[in-house]
Amino acid sequence: MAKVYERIADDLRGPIRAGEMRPGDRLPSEATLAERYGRSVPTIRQALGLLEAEGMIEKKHGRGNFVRQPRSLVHRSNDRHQWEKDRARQDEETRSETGATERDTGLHLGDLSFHAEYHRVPANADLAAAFDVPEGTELLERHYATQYRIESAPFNLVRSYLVCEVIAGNPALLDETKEPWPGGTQNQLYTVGIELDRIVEHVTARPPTAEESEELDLPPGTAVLVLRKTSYATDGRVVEVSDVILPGDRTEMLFTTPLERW
Amino acid sequence: MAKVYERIADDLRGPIRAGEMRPGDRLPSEATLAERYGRSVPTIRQALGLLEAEGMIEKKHGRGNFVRQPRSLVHRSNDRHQWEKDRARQDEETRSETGATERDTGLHLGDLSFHAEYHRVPANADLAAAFDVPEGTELLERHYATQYRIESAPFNLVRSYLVCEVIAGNPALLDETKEPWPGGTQNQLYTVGIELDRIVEHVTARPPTAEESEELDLPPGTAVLVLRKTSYATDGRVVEVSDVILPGDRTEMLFTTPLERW
DNA sequence: GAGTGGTCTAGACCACTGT
DNA sequence: CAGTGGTCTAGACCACTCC
Repeated sequence: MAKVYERIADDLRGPIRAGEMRPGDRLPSEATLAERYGRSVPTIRQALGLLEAEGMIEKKHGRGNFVRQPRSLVHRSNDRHQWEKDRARQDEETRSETGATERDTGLHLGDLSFHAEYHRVPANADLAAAFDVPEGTELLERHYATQYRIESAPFNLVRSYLVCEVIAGNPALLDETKEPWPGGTQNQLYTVGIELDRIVEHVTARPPTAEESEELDLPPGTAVLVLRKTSYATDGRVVEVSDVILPGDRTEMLFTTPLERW
Repeated sequence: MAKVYERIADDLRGPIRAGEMRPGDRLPSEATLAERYGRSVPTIRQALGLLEAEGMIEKKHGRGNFVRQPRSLVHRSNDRHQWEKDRARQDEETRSETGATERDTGLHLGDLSFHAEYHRVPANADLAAAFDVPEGTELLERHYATQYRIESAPFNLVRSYLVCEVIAGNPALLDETKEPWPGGTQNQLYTVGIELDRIVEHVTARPPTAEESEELDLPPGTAVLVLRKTSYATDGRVVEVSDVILPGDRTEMLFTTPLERW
């Protein structure tokens, strides 16, 4: 025999799945449901908790429980890398027009707000392995958050790492007041004579930590995509490592793999 | 003032984050914690529920609450596509040796168990758009689940679609008893004269539905990666669409983007 | 059988939303 | 102010695990 709260959750899922309840519709109040099912309010709340964890409903304090609205999506495609490389050697005016993020989102620089913080940090074991340098090597950590100006929360959190010694040839790269840098990281690397050969992206998913949930303002029942981007120079060195946290409910990633012809 | 259960959750997170409690360690019993914090058991359970949703602890009925063990990872890399293409025209003996999944996991066919079901279904709006065919066009739906023989749950769920008319030239392709087909889908397509030009993979993350959670035996506090793979033939047609559900806590996807040289 | 977590109840009181 | 969900309590009883 199924547990009571699971049976109730199934019962509530039905009309939503079937489209009889549409996004934005309010469910009956918890007290009403308790009476209808002849159960206590906490039991009803347990059932609703399941639906919330599945991202199916949204609880609004003092207002009611609502069928969840799908959120506006942000796309991220891997052809952004070649596109950014093509622009890396162009003049500043061209580079300023628009960056890779603006290209992905279809918006202009003015619609986005951008916050960056630079720190010099010693490489921990993980990053030392990623760069293949000794632990403790001095790295430049750049922490970005990007958001739509009209929205209250950013749609990504980025920690990007560069080896200080590698970029020492251009002191401007160490200066956070120069952000956002037109042309992005590939142009920054170009100024110190580095050309990228390939980019490897490593993707997993997990529930957000309490901090991520707060910073990205994630509703309960949302997963995050965790992306580590590793950039390889033409001489085989790893020259940049970025860790990106993306909200799973509003991010679509697109990876195209071209195949050689027979 | 922070809510009581959040304060308790923070307090419990500390020693785990700091590594003072190691994976597998048991937390004090709920009754003990209730007494220690001077709170009721349900309040303690609410705090523990947060940690469980974050994937930080695992609750074991009748035994206790334990710091979660990281699970064994399954890798999936996009160079599998070129590798599979290279093998698609080789003889059956070579193709039989190992498939793309075995290559990803580093295991042999004998370690894996595989279940496939074939159905003919009419294209719904979503699939019709993906294939660029009229709604209702007859498709072959193939439903796979792959798992380690020694484990109780599969590590992926796949629904793959082909247009029946396109593969009609080789009736064996419609026969589910022929699975697993040595050489995979790219070889199957080769038998009806189709060569792939590129593969586009579309990735999002979300919490599992109740069904997925059951089929993949996901612990609470696990997200799923949702991957749609679209295969384009050299003539530009979409010839296969696959929807793959992967457990976020044990899947690492790797995408390499080669860049053109300056 | 002792100890653990899981389910469920009944109700008090607080906090937020809208009129 | 009425109605809603959010937090917390105190305790009964069940189900599972291990000795």
